[in-house]
Amino acid sequence: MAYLERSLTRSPMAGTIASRVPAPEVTSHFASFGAKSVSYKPHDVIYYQGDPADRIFEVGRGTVMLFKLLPDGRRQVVEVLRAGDIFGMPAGEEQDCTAETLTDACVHTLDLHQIEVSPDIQRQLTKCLITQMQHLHEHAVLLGRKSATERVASFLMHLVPDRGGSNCTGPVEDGLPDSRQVKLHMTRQEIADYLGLTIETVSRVISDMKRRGLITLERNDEIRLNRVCAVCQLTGKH
Amino acid sequence: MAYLERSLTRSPMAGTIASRVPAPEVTSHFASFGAKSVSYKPHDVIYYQGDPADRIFEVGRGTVMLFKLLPDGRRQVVEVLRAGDIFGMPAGEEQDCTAETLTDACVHTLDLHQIEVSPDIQRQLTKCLITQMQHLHEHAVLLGRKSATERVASFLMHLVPDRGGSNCTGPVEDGLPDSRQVKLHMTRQEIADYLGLTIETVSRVISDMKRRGLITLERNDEIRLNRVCAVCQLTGKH
DNA sequence: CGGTCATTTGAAGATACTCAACTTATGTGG
DNA sequence: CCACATAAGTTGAGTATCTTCAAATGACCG
Repeated sequence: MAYLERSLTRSPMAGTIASRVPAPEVTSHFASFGAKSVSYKPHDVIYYQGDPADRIFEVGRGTVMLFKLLPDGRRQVVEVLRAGDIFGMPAGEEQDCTAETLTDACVHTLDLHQIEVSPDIQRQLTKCLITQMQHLHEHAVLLGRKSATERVASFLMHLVPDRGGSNCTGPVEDGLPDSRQVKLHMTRQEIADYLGLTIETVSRVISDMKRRGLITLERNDEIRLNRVCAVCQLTGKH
Repeated sequence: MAYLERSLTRSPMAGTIASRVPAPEVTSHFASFGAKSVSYKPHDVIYYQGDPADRIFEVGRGTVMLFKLLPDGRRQVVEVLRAGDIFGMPAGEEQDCTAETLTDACVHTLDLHQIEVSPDIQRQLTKCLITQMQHLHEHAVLLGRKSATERVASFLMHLVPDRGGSNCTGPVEDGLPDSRQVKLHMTRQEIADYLGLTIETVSRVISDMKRRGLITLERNDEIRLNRVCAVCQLTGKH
């Protein structure tokens, strides 16, 4: 795993300023509190692990990932965040993760002391944190106890919002088609680093699912789940 | 891994009532807000995954673990909590984990609406959540990217509070002894389920560290790290 | 002291990883 | 628009690490 280059490229915010463009208006928990907005292109770094942590961020539009690096270059993507998710809250003085966009994205930021004084924001913040915490719990099960196939199946099911969870609507009806297209927004390497696997293993599992007719690759990062329920059965949750 | 028995023993709170004893006074974030306190013996269940979630908990004394079960019995311990840590906050209506004590413990509980109305508690809560979130990030790296030896070494180092982190005091001085005893408070099975390994692998890694003179087993759940720094070198963080 | 449970150890096997080659997409400039 | 260059993804062969299954040893408690 040769991520050494990455962990050495550490000039904070380098390359991101150029790509900032005027922020479009988007809905947000923060919007009403006078948050500043910044837009990013795919694979821009929002901040680096170790950067001073003095404000909090909210995803307004797009997808953002948080990851940590070990000194030898091993990487673990710890969260994949979407609109409404909050990140960058510091426990100490420094960021514990690097935040990088996966897609075009718009991010709102609020000053730390603005949060301290507003019970409203506190409440929002608490709610978001608890939800994210439960995702981290779920992800710990995935990383600690699931097989490669179960991990990839779980990943795919996360991209089908109304299926697989406690609020699963189930297949429309027996016999009816139960197909769904999802956009990954991540390279195989990013998926591997998220699922605690290697790029080759992710590729092999996907190929295998393809061979079994469970999925169809429409593009490299667009997959059709031909039978959502069949994929769901592979997640280990059933 | 035969945890099936566990996932089937699901009568909420069963066996815990008998073990409740009058709560001793302990320091707490919650104490001043009129929290109720309950004492538990080791391996009492505080609540089960799926129980209604209508209040929040704080560890007053002792150690508590949160874990999730897969339907086939695989278990993942997602958090190990100590005095001051908060848990049981619901995102939905149900608990996402089972909470079980590892030691004698005292737990404070607050009603959900007491939290809503108090900005003070909100602030405390937010701070705790952020800290725990960072632990979960760290643990995701462990589960996703570390070898068995690195996992066990990391686990041991977590039990030496002033060493291994960013606030590491370093070895006292070269040549001086750098030894430290830690109490695990967990069985090999619990450690394995926390680290995403099997009980046999945990045992083998510990035996190997013993053979290399890095640690000494004083009791089954009390280990002496003969050279703290040497163990720290094995964590993967260096 | 005997019984139970936890832990350790061994041998064999499975899963995922590593390394290497190959194929397919994406993008650039003539 | 095509040829080429680069990056991303796939596939294969061999291997390492961790797991599984089984048996033995050791700790703890009445």
